[in-house]
Amino acid sequence: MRNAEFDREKVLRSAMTAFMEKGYAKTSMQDLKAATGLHPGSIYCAFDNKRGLLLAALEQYRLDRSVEFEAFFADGRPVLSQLKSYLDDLVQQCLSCDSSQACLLTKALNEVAEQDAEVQQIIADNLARWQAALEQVLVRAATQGDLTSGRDSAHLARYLAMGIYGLRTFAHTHPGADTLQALADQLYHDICA
Amino acid sequence: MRNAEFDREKVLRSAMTAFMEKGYAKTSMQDLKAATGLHPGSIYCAFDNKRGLLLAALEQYRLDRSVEFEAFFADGRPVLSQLKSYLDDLVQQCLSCDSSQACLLTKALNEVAEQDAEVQQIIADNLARWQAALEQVLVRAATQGDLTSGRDSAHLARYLAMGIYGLRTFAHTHPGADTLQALADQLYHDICA
DNA sequence: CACTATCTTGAATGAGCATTCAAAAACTTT
DNA sequence: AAAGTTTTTGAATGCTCATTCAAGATAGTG
Repeated sequence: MRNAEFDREKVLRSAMTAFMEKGYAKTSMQDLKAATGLHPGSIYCAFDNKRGLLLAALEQYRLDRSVEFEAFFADGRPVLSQLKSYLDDLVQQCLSCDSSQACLLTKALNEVAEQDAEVQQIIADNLARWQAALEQVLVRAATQGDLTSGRDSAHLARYLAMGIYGLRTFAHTHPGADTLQALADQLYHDICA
Repeated sequence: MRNAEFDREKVLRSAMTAFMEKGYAKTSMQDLKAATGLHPGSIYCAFDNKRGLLLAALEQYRLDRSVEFEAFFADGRPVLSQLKSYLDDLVQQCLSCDSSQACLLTKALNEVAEQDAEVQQIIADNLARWQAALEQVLVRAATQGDLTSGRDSAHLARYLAMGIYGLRTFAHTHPGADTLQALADQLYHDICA
């Protein structure tokens, strides 16, 4: 009897970072060993293989982002202020130029999903959950009277998600802070007006 | 004295397709040999190495897309009708579920740009050219009186580009045709209104 | 028709990869 | 503290990869 020594969450967050920085295909087991501190054998024991580690990392990413999301929308402020803060924070993330600040879901969606139906399904499900959470936020805004009512919240949530995808991609071309902020502001405006 | 036998454009389009289907890292020289019909030695002779082939493919992609773009906006119709057609065609491309219909620029931007500053610069330049072309279209619409004047065309062009990036990413989660069309329609509306 | 310069061919090369495994280490229970 | 069980370790394995190169093929030239 002996328990595993490593901290699963820490290992998965390190793996997440490694995958985001180099992409899945280019991240070698050596890279993962360096990032996580786990020797190959341990990784295989705990996660089956490299793909298993990706799946586990995707799940951890979903959990982490879910917690982060709740933190943004759980305080008592008006919903639209919360949404504004959420978008402003996104802009700051994009500006950090830190490749580990990218979105693992969209990154993996671009790189591996087309080749791996199961990964694609998992990512699509995770993004759908996120969109559903955005929709709840917009529904709450509508009931609070902050949103022009009568508009389809599900559609608006999808449009918001689309805008955020686009903003992240746009940020990869290294625009100025004001440019990026202006795009986020207009997105906010188009959702609310 | 002997001329090269292969058709450079055909070879580059085949390489483009291969890179878009499997991603750059996962496309092996064997894949490229199968896709282009060129033996490894010929590829190295003509393009130096795999990365050189990617650079050449990116340039060919830019040319092809530029021609396509001009075709959409060169007929005599009102500019906004042309823009609508452009977006509708984009939706159809996204719906085809054909991974070779993706955008090589954004795909490569996601996968290799973070690792390769030169590739990143080339892609950023190409995307900037495209945005400039979109801006010209919007300027033309404004002078024709079809657009609410007084808005910053450069900003609108960036917003349009952002929306298109987002639409392409969104499409990877395989939404229904109506969902995607509704998003494109709203993007069009938010640009024009 | 032969010469020559260039292209094409595809097997060889060495590096790097994901994965395995048997030995060593370490924690828990007795 | 000793036994037993599981984890950790890191070298070994076999494979695939990008790249090279020398031999053979081919087209233009005189």
